Amino acid sequence: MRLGYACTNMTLTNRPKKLGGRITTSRTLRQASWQPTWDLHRVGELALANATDLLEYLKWNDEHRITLFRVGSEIVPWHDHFELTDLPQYEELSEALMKAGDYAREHGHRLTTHPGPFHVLGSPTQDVVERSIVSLERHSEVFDLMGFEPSHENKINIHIGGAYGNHEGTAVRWIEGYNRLSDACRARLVIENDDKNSMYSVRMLYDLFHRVVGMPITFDYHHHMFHPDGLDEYEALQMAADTWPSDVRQCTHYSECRTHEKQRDFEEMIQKQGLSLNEVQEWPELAKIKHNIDKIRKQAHSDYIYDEIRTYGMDFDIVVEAKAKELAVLHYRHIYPKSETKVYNERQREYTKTA
DNA sequence: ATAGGTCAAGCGAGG
DNA sequence: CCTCGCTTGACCTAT
Repeated sequence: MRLGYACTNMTLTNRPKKLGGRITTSRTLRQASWQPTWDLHRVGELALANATDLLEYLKWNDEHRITLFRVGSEIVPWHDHFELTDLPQYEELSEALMKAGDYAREHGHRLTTHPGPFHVLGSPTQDVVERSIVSLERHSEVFDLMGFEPSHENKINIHIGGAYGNHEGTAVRWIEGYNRLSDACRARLVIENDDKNSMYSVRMLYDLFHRVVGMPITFDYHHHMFHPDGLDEYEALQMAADTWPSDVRQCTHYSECRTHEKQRDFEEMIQKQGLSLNEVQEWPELAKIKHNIDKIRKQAHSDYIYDEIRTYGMDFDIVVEAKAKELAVLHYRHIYPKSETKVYNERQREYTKTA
């Protein structure tokens, strides 16, 4: 298996000033401080700084043997409100993105992206669909500027995101929107199972989308628990595996419940104080902490991951979605030193050879 | 310098 | 009707 993480590197983002300061690909601005003047120069500055730091991220990743990374959507902030070529720094931005892309190719890194839950191609609100299309095209253009050929290798991963009580009808509408995307964007688009019983399971994605237009499916372990739809984990993983083209590694998402993590931490904490769980009610402060933990949604991600990822002997890519980001990957390697297999090491050598 | 509140986009669950 | 949670910290204002 190959492990990656999403969007933010805690180590670099929080780097103290005396060690060189913050490195981040997520600089942005608040609407109120920008929109009244529509200062594209300011936006371009931020985008250029983000793109420049992306290369620093990739170097850090490479030093830590992490070759799978999700690029955050905000690398070009507000990108759906203008054309990339409108930015005064367009040339410099292109160069910085291409440098990052070149580095990724030379070192065998896979870069992906995951536009947010506001990209809803099946929405009944026409304006939502229009804005979704523009934004998806921007994501695709950024990968173009990095020099990537359109492929699911560099996937643009979205959810269907709303079923409106009618899975089939919404799927038809969604596909109409999908068909309006550019060839390049469609060649990158991948769909992921939702984290709600009322939305789309892996099986539904397969039947209503993959069968019809053939895009691959990202299997998300955590989301699958909320809508198994009659498939156990292995069956769903397999069904998703079938949707990936033979020359592109399957990509999956892995996360664990924040609730469980915090409950374990809490129990450990009170045990250290010599208390038992049923005594907690007698201490108002402890009871309040416990109450807040119980309120955490089951969909929320933990800081770290603790279980060994169940790959069933298969070899594929896994984006770890954990709040501690790259630290969660390093921690996972620490507790399961043999989890990343020989298969992956062989692939690493292939990458090195072709580079 | 830092703490705390706030922030673009859609949807559905839960209180 | 409000808050949370999701791809996310970063921005902004007040101290």
